[in-house]
Amino acid sequence: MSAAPAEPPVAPARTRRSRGEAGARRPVYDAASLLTVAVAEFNTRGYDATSMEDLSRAAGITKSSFYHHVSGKEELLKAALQRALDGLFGILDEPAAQTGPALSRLRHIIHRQVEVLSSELPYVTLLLRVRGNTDTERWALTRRRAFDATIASLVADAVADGEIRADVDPALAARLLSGTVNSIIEWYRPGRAGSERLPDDVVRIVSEGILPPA
Amino acid sequence: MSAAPAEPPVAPARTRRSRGEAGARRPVYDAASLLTVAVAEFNTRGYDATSMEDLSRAAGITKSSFYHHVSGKEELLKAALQRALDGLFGILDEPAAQTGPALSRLRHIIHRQVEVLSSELPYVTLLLRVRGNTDTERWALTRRRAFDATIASLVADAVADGEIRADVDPALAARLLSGTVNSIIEWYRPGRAGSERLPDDVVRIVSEGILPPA
DNA sequence: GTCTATAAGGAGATAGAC
DNA sequence: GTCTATCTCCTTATAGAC
Repeated sequence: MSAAPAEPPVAPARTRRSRGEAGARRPVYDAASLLTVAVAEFNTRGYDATSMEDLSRAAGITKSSFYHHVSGKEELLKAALQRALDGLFGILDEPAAQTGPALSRLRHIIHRQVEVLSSELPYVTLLLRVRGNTDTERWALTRRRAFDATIASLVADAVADGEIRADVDPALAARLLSGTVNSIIEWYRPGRAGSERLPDDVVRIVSEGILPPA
Repeated sequence: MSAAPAEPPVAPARTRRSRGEAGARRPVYDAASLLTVAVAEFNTRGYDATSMEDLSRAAGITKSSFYHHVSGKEELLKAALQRALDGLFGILDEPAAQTGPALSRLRHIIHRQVEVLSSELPYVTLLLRVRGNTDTERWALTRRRAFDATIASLVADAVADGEIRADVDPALAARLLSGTVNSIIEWYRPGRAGSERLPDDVVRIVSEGILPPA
């Protein structure tokens, strides 16, 4: 299933003791770091196509050692999805998302959503690819739909208040809006030039489209 | 791996002979129909999470019988991705995609792309979820990137010709444009009210954004 | 063209030595 | 905390009877 090139079945020589060396990566042998490694693997191959063997190899330990730190594959998925959802729902709790005209609240949320997508990229990427095969995945899908419904509700309010166009179905506008923002995970890579401007650029493009200024 | 509810291990009683009955579904025991069934399953559970057992059960025959018609899982994937790519690249061959100002060509392509996404929904959905774990998947990803590059090139031309906004990176505009259009597969279901207007609505929204008319 | 039976290997997960 | 060895189940795929 894995597409990774064949590697010797022997575990790498890297150990905890390498911590003190100059430029040495800190070991990945704690739950938090193993999650980072696992999510990266999940996003490369897909959750279902990634085996515990893949994960342990990426962490530099055997599968058994990996299980010493983690109770199972789904636990890792749950932790990752939780983090993504916390980031997204945190936006809705911000004052600027709860006060003022619907349009300005919407603009704030989109701006922040792009920031969270960028800062929590691996976790949100995993969230947006979940299919619903397990209880954990279905829970995440339900929460995600609740987030989208909040956006859709705000779009409907903005249309009702005459703040944005009423010549297309508000539900359609909301779906395209969320789809546009979420599509960022397909190509965004941290540290690339122009990243600071991304939230502003996205808000401007979804607001005004690609045509203006004419 | 599968999330489908447990079913008796016995094959359903439906056979080819049900063809003549009133309202009977036509049998799915030929390569083309099995592809339809398989792609639907792939999209429900994800390609990697779908077993040949899942596919054969959905077709109403045993796994062995299924293998009599199909050489393997990846062959099904390849046929489905081929169909999706044929639909998309077919758009680029149309006269309206090759003549006239860049902006009008772009509008035509987006319009047609929405139509193809709708008409070939299961196949394009599968294409847009491919991860690159096998040669077939990597081939599809390469072809898909070529399609996106054509769009990006047209956006750049339109900016150079002063037809669309130059205050954001053309590459960013092209990515958001493709992302918006592709996101349709996440929610579009054929036969829903307002489907006929979708291509026009999408072209309008990506062109003008959600704000106007102010 | 469909079936039962089975091969051959990979998956998630655990036991127990060091 | 890490390892080797192993369990059990599921996976893709085939053999061969009917």
